[in-house]
Amino acid sequence: MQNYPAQDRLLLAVDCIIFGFQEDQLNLLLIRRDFEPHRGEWSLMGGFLRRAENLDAGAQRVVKDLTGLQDVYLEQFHTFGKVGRDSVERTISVGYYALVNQKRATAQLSERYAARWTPLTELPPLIFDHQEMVDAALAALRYRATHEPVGFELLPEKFTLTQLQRLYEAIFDQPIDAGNFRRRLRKMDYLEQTDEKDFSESRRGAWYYQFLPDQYADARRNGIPFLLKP
Amino acid sequence: MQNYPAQDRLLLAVDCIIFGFQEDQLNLLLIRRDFEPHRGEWSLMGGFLRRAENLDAGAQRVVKDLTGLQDVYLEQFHTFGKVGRDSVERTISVGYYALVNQKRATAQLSERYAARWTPLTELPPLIFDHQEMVDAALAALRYRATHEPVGFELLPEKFTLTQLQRLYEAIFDQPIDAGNFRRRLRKMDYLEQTDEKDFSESRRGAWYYQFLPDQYADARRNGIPFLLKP
DNA sequence: ACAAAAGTGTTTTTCTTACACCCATGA
DNA sequence: TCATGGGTGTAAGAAAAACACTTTTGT
Repeated sequence: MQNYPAQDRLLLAVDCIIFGFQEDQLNLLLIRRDFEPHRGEWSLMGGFLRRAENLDAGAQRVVKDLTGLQDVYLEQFHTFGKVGRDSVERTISVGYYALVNQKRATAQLSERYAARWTPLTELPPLIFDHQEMVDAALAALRYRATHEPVGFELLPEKFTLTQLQRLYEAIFDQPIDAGNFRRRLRKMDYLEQTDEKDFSESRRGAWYYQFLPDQYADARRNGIPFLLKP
Repeated sequence: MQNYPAQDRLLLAVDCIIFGFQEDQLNLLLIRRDFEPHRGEWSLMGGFLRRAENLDAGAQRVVKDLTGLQDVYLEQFHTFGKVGRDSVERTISVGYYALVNQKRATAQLSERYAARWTPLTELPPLIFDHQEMVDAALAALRYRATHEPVGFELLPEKFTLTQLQRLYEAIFDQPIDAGNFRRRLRKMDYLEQTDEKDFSESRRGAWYYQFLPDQYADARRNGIPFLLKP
């Protein structure tokens, strides 16, 4: 360990991979850069960390600036620091992924950034190492989604089990057996069936469910683990 | 996204949680600070990132300065950036954990830092948020150790299956059934029995095994996953 | 009545777990 | 011969996977 150096201070950015879900697809919120270099190209939303700001707070600020949403689900997943990754100046980026309700985010979307939701499967070329960041974020999300019930962050308050299944199929990019999926969910008593049905997808209608965070906290304490393993 | 700010440059440190294994115990390599503040207190080994240095390279340098070892197993696990975490100046720390051969590391240990191996179960109070970093590193190691064969990094080239079992018991802090453990290992054809035995622990002797990285790379490509789930 | 989504049940197979048991050998 | 660590085998049960089947209802 050495003493505190006089120079060697660096730029520290917080970049956010913002996930949404709509029409059975996982989407990313990208922005078009309106400044040089790479003006007009696609990029992740980010910002520089302020002197008196915690990392998590910086990430929340970045998401809020773009979507207007506060206190969204955020997870730090990796820090990127290769020497040449930013062509302008040495920058270290702390990567966060956010899970947001796409509908609500779209409603309040800031017009300053020319942002657009893009299906994960049809991403345009991204600047710097942002594609690498997206890949790492997706891997982290997949891990997290098998161990913690985070998927609900991407859905409305009330959702059908089929919607939930489609979401997990999108996250893992593979089909899931409906019977087995539902049997697993049936055991989770922090998933509560409401008394409403969704008739938009079928004549018969599908029950709306909701996630009960408090119940989940209990289940977690009692060692009953969430596990959805496709 | 904003333009590159003139100020707001920050100190960026790389801190390493260095794990070793000896006498059936997981140990951490700690150093005694020889400068203010907190002179004489225990801390993790760290250093400031240099302008022209990749993050991973910085972590390797930190480990090498202390242990003399090059190219050790290193994994970035989390970045710590709370505003008040360093009492001297705002510092962001990228946390890495290292898995080293404790014997070899001890042999070349630098005398500049007054370093000491300490059992994970008997850690002294650490400066700043270093205890929090240790906790997070251990959690990350546990995850990694169930999904990837990283444990071998903590053992000599050749090891017995009982040694390996003791290591995993130490990592997860719980007993493991020998029969079941060995049956799992038997399936991994990247674990090769040598023609030597260890007679130090028993009269009968235990076969030495070695890990074959190339074979593992193959197995990995073919989708045969490592999985040791205590 | 039939199409189509919603939802349930059942069978097969695979993996865990717990534990009993044999082996080799120096003292 | 017996204590000890090394190592194998197996039966019971739990969980995952595959898939057939029923329900509901607008058209």
